[in-house]
Amino acid sequence: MPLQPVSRRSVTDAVFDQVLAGMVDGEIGAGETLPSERRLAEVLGVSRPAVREALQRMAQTRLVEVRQGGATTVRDFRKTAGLDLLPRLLVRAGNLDTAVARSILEARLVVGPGVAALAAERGGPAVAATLTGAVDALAATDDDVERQRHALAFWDLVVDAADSLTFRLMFNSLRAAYEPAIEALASLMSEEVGQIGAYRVLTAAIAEGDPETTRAAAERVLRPATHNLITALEALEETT
Amino acid sequence: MPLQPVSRRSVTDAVFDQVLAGMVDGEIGAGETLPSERRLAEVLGVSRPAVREALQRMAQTRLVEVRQGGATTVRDFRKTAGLDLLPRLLVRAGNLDTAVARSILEARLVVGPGVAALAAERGGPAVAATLTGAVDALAATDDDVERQRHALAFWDLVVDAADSLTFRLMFNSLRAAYEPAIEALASLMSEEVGQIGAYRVLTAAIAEGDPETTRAAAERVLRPATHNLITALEALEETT
DNA sequence: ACGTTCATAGTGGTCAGACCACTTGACCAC
DNA sequence: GTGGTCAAGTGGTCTGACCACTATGAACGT
Repeated sequence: MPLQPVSRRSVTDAVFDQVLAGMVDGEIGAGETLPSERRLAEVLGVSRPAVREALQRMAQTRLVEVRQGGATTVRDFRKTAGLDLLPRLLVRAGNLDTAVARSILEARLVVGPGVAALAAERGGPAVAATLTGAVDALAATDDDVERQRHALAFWDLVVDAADSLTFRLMFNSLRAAYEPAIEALASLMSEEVGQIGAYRVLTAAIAEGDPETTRAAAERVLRPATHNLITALEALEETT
Repeated sequence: MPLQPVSRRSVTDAVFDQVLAGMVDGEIGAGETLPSERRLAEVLGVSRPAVREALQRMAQTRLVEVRQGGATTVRDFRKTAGLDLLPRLLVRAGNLDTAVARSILEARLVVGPGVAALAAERGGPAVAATLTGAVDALAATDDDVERQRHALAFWDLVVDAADSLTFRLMFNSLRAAYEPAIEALASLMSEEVGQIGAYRVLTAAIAEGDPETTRAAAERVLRPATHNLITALEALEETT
């Protein structure tokens, strides 16, 4: 078996996860006030600095609002949290949330063509060359996991070519949610990452510099697997 | 003058901002190692817990990687950071980064129609009613700032109707970057939030449930101001 | 001379206890 | 009512200590 690195969960992480789980599961509804740091430390059996670090991180993610002298209140993470929270919501207690997974696929289908179109507008011949190299690498392997990584590298280059910090950060967030599940998705994504031709068409469209053709080509790359995955997720949902 | 709440910057915040600024300005290139927590605390004249809280937050945002026993290394925020970092990159040292602002507008133009199309697929009559109410509220005021807030509330409802957690979090992140600048953008956004008719057309398209019509209607709402703002930003850039 | 072993110094992780700054709410005087 | 005062509780910060872990290089055996 492939040994995997041991995950050393710090006390702070444990506190963070536990409080977050309470919020996601609805045990700690929005608007409620959290116990004081001292009290939390006492209840959880850890020191106050450990609790503080966890709460600071939650505040950074806009999950809670801390006010000196006052209580720490829980915010509605659906209304305030940012995209960085996505990986934590995709898998809850080890289980994949199918509704969240579906929304990621839908977002990918919207954002992907948009980024590609921008890349077509801005990319030059150098971009076309590196993209071609990425597709070649994709075509050179048979392993589904490896192919997914190469496809990811391909899109990484597309995002670079789009020269948009917003799309870059968006891509990073989505990738952070996607990568942990890359092995589990190997078979489901096999069809998408196997259609080398579609990637070549997309690359050519970007090289040509025509946004609309590019948008259509990107959709042709992404739509089949999107559809398949969503139906697979729905089937998975029914068995649960 | 309108009194505004005093902003109390904590020591931790100051440390966070200072280190982040160093990374963004390139003083601390990616791959380098940060000084130890004790050393940082000494240099910055604060306690170690304060430094720790800041570093923990940076690790959460994937700006640095801390390893027990080893040094804390700086990561390439362009490759690893998520969308939550956007507000911090939009304004640096009080100045608006025009390239980042442009990328936000471009992303909005891609994501907005996509979300609206999803809302059209999923929304029912109830959605149509609330959207109409939001447009009515938008039409009821003349103040540009107020209109922007109502437009934001309108899009908030659209995102709700799309029933997509990914788009919801994406919207939250983009809003977090946009809201602080809402007053500065009042005049530039005036044209967009003033075209009540376009919002009504979009609402009707969503109510009708046709994704393609909706996508086109959403583009008609967003494109004019997007174009204007980008040219305005370019002009601003030249004067600098 | 080379590779291995292993103490050691330095790092992040955690804790306890203390004090300060602030918010809140009750109470009181006007 | 209005405003002032006070005490209790909260988050903010600091100090100093100890533990767990990593990297480093000297000592060792070959």
